[in-house]
Amino acid sequence: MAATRKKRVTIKQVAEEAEVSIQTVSRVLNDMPHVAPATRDRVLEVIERLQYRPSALARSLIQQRSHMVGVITAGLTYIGPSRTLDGIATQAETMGYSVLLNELPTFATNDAKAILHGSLARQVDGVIWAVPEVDNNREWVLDQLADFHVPFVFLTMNPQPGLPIVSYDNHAGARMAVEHLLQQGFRRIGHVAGPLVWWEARERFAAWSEVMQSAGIPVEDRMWTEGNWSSRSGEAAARRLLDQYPEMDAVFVANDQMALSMLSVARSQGLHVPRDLAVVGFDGIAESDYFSPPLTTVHQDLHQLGCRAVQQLIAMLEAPQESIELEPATVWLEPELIVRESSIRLAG
Amino acid sequence: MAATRKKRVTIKQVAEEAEVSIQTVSRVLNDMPHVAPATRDRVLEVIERLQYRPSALARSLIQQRSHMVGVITAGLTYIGPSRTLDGIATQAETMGYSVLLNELPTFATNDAKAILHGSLARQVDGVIWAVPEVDNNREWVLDQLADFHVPFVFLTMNPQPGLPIVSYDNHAGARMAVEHLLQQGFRRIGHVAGPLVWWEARERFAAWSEVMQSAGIPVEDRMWTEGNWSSRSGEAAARRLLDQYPEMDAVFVANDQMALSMLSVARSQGLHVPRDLAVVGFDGIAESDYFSPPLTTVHQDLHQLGCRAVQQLIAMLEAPQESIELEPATVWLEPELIVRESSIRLAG
DNA sequence: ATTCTAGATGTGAACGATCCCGGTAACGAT
DNA sequence: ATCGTTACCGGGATCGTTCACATCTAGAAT
Repeated sequence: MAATRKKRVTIKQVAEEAEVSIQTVSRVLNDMPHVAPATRDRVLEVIERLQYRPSALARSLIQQRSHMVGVITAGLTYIGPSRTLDGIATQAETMGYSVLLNELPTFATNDAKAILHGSLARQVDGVIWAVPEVDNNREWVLDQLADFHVPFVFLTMNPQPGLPIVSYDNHAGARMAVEHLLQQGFRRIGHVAGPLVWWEARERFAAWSEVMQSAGIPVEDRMWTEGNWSSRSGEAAARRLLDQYPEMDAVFVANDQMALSMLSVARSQGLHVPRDLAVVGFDGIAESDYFSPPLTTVHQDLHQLGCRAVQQLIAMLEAPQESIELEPATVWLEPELIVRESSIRLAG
Repeated sequence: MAATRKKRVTIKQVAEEAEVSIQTVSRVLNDMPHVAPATRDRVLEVIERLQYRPSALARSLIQQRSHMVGVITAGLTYIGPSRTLDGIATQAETMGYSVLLNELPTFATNDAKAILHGSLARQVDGVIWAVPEVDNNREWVLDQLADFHVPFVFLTMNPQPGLPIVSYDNHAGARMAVEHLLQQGFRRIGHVAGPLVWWEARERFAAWSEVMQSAGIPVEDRMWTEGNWSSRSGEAAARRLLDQYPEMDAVFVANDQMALSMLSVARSQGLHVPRDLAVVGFDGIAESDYFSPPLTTVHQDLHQLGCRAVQQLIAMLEAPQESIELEPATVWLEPELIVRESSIRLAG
């Protein structure tokens, strides 16, 4: 049987049934003092009997506080954004907030005005901007930030004084990866970058380049190429790179999906990983431990990232009005290098 | 600079500024007739100047219609649920609805009463129950369904007359997989099942078993084992199965993550895929084309699943009151077999 | 000149709750 | 007997919007 649309039970009905005023019912609901125990019990009994649930909508309207956070995300088909969202949803739940979800059609959408205003119209108490920084998709938000009268937290972007940002240190992560390869004795280290319109891709690329140069190894264009994060693009990138840089003995790939393709292409060309070619990925997806061979990768706990974003936002929400201007904290998380078989230099 | 918390511009301020009544502003907002062109222009000008945005909250309260759908999901760290959510969010967006997201702490949560009521308190117009059927996690919802006064749509569960369900036909998908292996000439086909408390795992298992039997091959216990969907569990399952059923020449694995481990374990034991062991997975994750060898799999478009769920729900919402009882449609999607190298019988 | 009509606009109630304030009863202190 | 205090309870305004209905004006019809 399809759900029937009965009318909602209101506080008024409860009041009438319990023969008290609306105000008294409200006091019972909110555990306020000045209600006689007998009255309280009677009201509670009626609430239970009528299966009354207060309307969060009406409450939000009068209190000017919705206990909802707006989350703007993009690309939930990818594992990264959804792991982040998982963290956000979980943490919001435990802190007593609901999540109003909005997904941008593409990562690089540079005018999400309508979507954002839709969220704000619903009176969200704050917004988490969980869209990775791509192209100039962040500029217009920052431009208009002053017009929005709720706190914002940004995820995964370049630190910027005065903005509350929660992000992994991609540069440090990539540095760890490349230094690990150097330490293993590899010198001819190539790089498969992510799309360089992404901030994260640029950070990883820059770190590779800088570490190489400071190790005294000049970087040439043929030593790297660009993919778009997907395994498909990774395949093409792998072929290209192996072709243009044949003496390469190790490669730092900007994410695990493309690293998977690197493994597969290397094998198909008769190269043994890690003997002939060491491979390091980035992200630490769950499957990477089961690639052949198991993939060394730079792990970032995106669930944690989401949690921290929510904590940060709610801290801002619940801070007293004056202290809100006090330097918004930037949370900078450190990724972790997970060394597996794919990058171990074999003896001899 | 952190966002300042200015007061919201209300319709009243617009009315005063434009020297008309609140009602007239409302008429302009909703494109209703009986407003003189000159007045309309004046009001629009003020709206623009004051950057006024109507409060969806107040609107929802009076109209008893929030244009929000509640989505209950679980396990967003997994790619399946998040692909589904991606479809839901996208489709809801294009149909003019917002998504209120709630994630259950675990798949098998069998009392999400608080979470569900939290969603209902916010006056969602309908609910999409996007939690896979595990254990008896659905019973209590169905029990209390009559008490909820909004339409529901269920995802991924056993068809049940009278309930609006949108689901892939897991049984048919698994049948295609096993029949494909038989067709290739394999007869000693093993199975790595998902956790059998999951409906989807049971369907896939049942189909394997039935197809085998109707091909005249008796099914023994040693011919299958159970994993928990993860690559990690898949590794153990693969070892177990290869051990207890050594003459196995093909295996149908209940998802791609575990199939990945099967490939990796087979290789480590010196087995060549597909010559010594053919492997078929399930789900069609993007990476499966880049496993070594590329994995034959049963693809289900979970994005599409989410889209259909939203369409179904909104159709129910916007249907005239009488026709709502008219047999809720069950949408039954067919998965697709994608044949790749891992299951091709080699000549000789 | 009067009535009718239709378009343009305004008024008050409603949605479901909370908040501010004021009123009553009971009690001890003076 | 009067006063002041405190616990208990209710009335009315309010949040921002829409809805049903009333009012007013101008021009056409009688």
